[in-house]
Amino acid sequence: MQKTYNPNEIEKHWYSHWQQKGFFRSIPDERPSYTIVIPPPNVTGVLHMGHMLNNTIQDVLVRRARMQGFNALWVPGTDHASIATEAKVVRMLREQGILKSSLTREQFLDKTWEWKEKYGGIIFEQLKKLGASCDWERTSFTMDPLYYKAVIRVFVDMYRKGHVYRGLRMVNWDCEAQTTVSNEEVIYNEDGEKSTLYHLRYKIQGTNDEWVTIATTRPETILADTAIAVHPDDERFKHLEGKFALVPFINRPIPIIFDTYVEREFGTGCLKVTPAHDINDYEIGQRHNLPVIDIINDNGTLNELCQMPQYVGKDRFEVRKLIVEELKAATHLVKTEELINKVGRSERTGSIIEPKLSLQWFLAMKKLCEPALEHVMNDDVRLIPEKYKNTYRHWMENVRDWCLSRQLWWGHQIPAYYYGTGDTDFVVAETPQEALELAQKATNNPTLTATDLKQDPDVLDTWASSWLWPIAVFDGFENYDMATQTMGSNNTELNYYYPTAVLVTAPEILFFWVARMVIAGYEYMDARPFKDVYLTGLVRDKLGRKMSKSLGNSPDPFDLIAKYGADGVRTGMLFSSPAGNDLMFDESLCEQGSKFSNKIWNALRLIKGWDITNEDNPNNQPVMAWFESKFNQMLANTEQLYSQYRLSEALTTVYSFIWDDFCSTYLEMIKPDYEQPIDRTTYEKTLFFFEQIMKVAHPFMPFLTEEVYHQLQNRTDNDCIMVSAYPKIGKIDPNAIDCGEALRDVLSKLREVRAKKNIKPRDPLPLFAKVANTATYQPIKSLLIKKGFLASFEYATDDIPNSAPFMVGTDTFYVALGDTMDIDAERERLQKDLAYQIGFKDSVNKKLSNEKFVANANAIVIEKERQKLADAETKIKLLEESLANLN
RNA sequence: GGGUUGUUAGCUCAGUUGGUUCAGAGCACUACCUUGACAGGGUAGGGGUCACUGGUUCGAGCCCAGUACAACUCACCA
Repeated sequence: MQKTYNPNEIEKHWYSHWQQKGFFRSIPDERPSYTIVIPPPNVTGVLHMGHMLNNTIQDVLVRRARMQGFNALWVPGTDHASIATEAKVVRMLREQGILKSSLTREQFLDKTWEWKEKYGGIIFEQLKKLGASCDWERTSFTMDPLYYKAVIRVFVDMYRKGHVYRGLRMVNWDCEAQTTVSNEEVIYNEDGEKSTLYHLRYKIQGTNDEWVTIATTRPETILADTAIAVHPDDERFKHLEGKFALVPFINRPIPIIFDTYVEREFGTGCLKVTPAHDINDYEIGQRHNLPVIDIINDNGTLNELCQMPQYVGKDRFEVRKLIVEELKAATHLVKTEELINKVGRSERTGSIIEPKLSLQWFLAMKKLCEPALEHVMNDDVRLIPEKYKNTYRHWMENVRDWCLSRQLWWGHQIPAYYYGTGDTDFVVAETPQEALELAQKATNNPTLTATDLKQDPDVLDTWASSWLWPIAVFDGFENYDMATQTMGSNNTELNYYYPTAVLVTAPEILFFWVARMVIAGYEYMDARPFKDVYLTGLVRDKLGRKMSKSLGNSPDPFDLIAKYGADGVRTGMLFSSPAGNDLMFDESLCEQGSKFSNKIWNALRLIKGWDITNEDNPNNQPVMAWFESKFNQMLANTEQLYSQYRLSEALTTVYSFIWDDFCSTYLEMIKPDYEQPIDRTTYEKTLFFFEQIMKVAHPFMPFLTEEVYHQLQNRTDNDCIMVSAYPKIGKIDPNAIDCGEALRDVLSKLREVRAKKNIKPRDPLPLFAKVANTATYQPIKSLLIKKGFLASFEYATDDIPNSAPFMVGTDTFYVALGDTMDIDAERERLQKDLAYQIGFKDSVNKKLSNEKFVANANAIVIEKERQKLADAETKIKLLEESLANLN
């Protein structure tokens, strides 16, 4: 065997072995199911550190469940990410000299599918490297034919139920890309941008020289003004009530209105209201029934509604310059001031976002949210960590309607078919055929043909497909009947796997995705989509910065795997991953993980090097009994931690159990002398123990543990650790534990004495024990002699002069030193200890003599304090005796 | 600006419903140790006013209030 563990070959071998044996495959059977659906990474992506963490956690959970006897299924898949993918393909085409606008929709989609086939699978290969035990035969994609149908069906269903409507909304318009962009795609420069605030005066209608002065950064939009707003409590403008102002140049009278939105301190305290071109103004307009005048075209130029022909067709920023000059000349410009404000820019093109009113498809959220809020609040769906319940509630209670339209081609084309130009001249249907029938009925025109219908060119928001994920990956909508609103009962897969066990995802998509899946779950299945939602933290770098491509501070996960092995990286990620908190990733954690692999590997080497004898060695009995109880204790601890999703702590528990208890203590104790054989009983028990701890470690380190499992014994191909039974918690014998701990403690104290007294580790020493119960020490006596390198071990009833004493619990031990004893140093040590014990006793005494403490504290606490007092008194007595003996 | 959550050793974090002298773990650090599974190892150590200020309590790292700083999130001043 190699002296160090080399993961790369071993990992490749076992992954393909597992796959070949079909161990990842799940089909419904009589066992209980344990299902996880992967949060679909977007198809454009390569795995980043966030995915690594997320998928490691899922794999740990699913592997453990599989070993525990669940029919475990982890469904992999990707979403089509309409915005990101389309942007990527557009860029690729541009580099080839092809403009999107020169292609038909079909041609563009062909190119995109081509791209998807080529690059969309990369992420799966990466997941395999990580060890992910996904059922690859179930790989799902949000644009698969059945999935596509499901998304369309749900849209139609929601429309027929009255939840989907078409409405005017202010959207973020990218004039360059000629598309709306979502709020998330609007970026603001952190420090703001330099702007000019123009103070402009408008004449009050019907007066000669009375003016009102507003302040604006967008003077070109005055031509779309429909009101001027002031704060209702602002005394300065009380007199303007009921009056009208005249828009410069075009002299449109606009009312002075009163609205608390206006900040009195800002600018002049007067706000021009332009409902068509500002989201807040739009809302004010709604409140005051103002007309909407839209003077800006989709490409950012002004249209004839501005009523100034010289500006029509010119870009809004050019018009800004021109109109400022004209305003100045016409004495409307009172003054200008510099202003730093936040300007929204498109993430994609960098151009300034134009707020724009547009007809969009919306999903009314209020009603749909009710069950989704309730079932999270009452923990039917449990959020972990719980703190997200607050955030969740806040969002659900203030939810806005969901804009479903995206002005893109890549995605699910909205199944609305227009037969006329009127706002209501459309039908919504699952297929063009059905749409035609409906349109014929609606128009009362049976001669209407398919070519008379024009399908809405927009696609649905990507979340409008991924919110169906836990249902749609099982083809859940195939049998959905819209008329009766029932899912159909003959989908065995859906019935078996839904609801899923847990969703593991990042908190930033709690609303975009998680909340919406909960909504869809209750709407269609009348059941939660998952029992638990484990929200992982963000992966940050050492400096606490979020890892991102643009910062370049994210290591390549596959360089890491090549360097430390997948097991090393998995444990490295989890070492520093407190439940739900951010993770400060440091490569050295992976190094720690790979060292751990190596430690286990070398324990294996040790055991494999032993010869076996049939001669019995009863000395090892207490060590094995101790280990067995400790193992069960550890197992109970990890179970507890798993149930709270404290995976980092579960791993740490396993880590220190293997390193400290198994390697440093157990193996050291039972290890035969150099080139000596080991007795068969101990050997076989040790193999069993090793196997057990490998099983517990398997979810964290699947590859190494599989290799060790096969190295420990000859096994058939099908006998793999990943499908073996997870250990069950057995008996914990406190006496066995005490005995083993006593052994460990005495040996440790002996080493300490040797270190302090400068005695070589293997110089034989005589040890005397003055103990309460010799039965504790009798079984471990020979091991103490052997491992403690003792010349002798004897019980004593009195202090031993010229010795170095130490205590284990309330038992005293004396290392006889003879002449080498340093009496002064010893006295000093004892006195120090005595002072500590007296201090301790005093503090306990103080507590116990405090009437209020005795009156208020509960009985168990008081009893504990009494015990402490008694222990301290015993120790003090012993220390005093020892001191007396020194003199 | 609103809401939420943090602040414990040089670093990353525990501290389970206030009760051991409670101030912990891992990493890093210091000293010593190498024919023996592993120097990617072993043994023994040093290291913290629990952000700050008050309060509640017999008792506070833990509960309450305020302050400072940080992060997340929602809305963003024309």
